[in-house]
Amino acid sequence: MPRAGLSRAAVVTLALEVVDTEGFAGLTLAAVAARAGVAVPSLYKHVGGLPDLRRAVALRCVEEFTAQLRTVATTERTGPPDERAAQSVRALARAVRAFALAHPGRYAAVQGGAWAHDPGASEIHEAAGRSVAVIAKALEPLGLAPRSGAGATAPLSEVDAVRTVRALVHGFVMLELDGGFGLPDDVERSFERALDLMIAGFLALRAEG
Amino acid sequence: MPRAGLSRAAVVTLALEVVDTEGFAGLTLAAVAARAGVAVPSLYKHVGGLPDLRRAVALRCVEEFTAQLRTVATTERTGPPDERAAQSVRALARAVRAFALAHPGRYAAVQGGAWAHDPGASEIHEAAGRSVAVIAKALEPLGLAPRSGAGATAPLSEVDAVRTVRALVHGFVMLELDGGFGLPDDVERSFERALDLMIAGFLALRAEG
DNA sequence: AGAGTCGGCTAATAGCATTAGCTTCTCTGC
DNA sequence: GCAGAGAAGCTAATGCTATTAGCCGACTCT
Repeated sequence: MPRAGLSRAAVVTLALEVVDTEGFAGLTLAAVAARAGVAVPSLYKHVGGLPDLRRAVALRCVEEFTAQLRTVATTERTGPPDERAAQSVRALARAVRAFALAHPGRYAAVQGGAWAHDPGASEIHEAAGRSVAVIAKALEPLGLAPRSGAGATAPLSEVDAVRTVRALVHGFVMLELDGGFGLPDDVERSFERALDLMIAGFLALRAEG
Repeated sequence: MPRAGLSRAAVVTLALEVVDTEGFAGLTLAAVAARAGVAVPSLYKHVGGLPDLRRAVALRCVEEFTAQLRTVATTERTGPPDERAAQSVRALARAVRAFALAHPGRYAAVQGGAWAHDPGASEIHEAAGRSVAVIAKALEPLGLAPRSGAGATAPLSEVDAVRTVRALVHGFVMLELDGGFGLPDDVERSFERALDLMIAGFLALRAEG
């Protein structure tokens, strides 16, 4: 009975391969065990079960995702603050979309659906918070109020802006991945126009605030 | 052996109840059978199996969703065209979010993930197309070009605008439902600011195009 | 009333996760 | 160099899911 030489890290790595081919929802212990050349129950020596494995995979994906964003965000920008913010947010948005299109399964793992309401996922929450912080940092040159006061007519705050960026990019990517864009019109170009629109909106709303 | 008096429509209705409590991913024949007071295999007399049931549920949800949008969209607007478009798109966006928050499972069913790449779902595709058409109609007063020519710098087209609206609203709602907004800041208000921003962006991009 | 269809049932199969308990490999300490 | 311990594999068994096959009672129509 030769040993397969598994470990928690190795199992998670194999699980990532499954996620890449079958999607995050298609992650199954049976598929991982098959790749490892091992019987399914053997995996329980390394992970606590399917929920635990899903959490571990999500954590790795969030960290990888954040690392990608950070790489893009640390590029030095020149020019006036508004221009720097526009360049940064555009670069970040492109990085998010590129990640999602390259690794749809991992992108799905990054999204909270699976773990947001999971009490044992505080580590993932913290890691996800770091990725949001990267976006917030990119928007800093716009000089928005960090957060806004009460009232329905309060001006755009940084929290609002970060949420808008995340929503637009995430929504676009999800619709694209889910085949939600029926028309053959160039999706690439639509994405750039959406970013144009968002950036113009930032400047317009800040001006009138 | 008394009869339960089921039918395809009745089964789908029970399935919708399951979707409302367990989510679209939690839809299971076992749960539907339990609600119907019937053994699981009996359901096969009325639906073709779980994939078929999922399609039927999705179709109903898409139609219900579209009906909601239409109700909102047919309200008569007054004022200049830009103002009418702004009011319409804002009302539609609010309707989408309200639907999603009221029936998260049904909203998930509306999204293409489950059926977009399913060959037997052409009926759903057509129904979904009708909901997109409602949004396109609302944006009409803006007077955008129906679609745009080639080239990375082409101006904003109606196709781009519809995609932007869908992406922003869908992304916002998904993040909200998935618990993606960690901060306690008022989500309601952020949504309104995002709509402000989008509408301002439409006007800005059309002006310069 | 009788025939046929329809709508329920039980039984059986197969894929999944999980637990229990056994065996064997490997490494460490003497 | 060997003994023991613990780690890492295994098989077997349970329970949940969907699905198919085949049975049988009940409604309907003539």
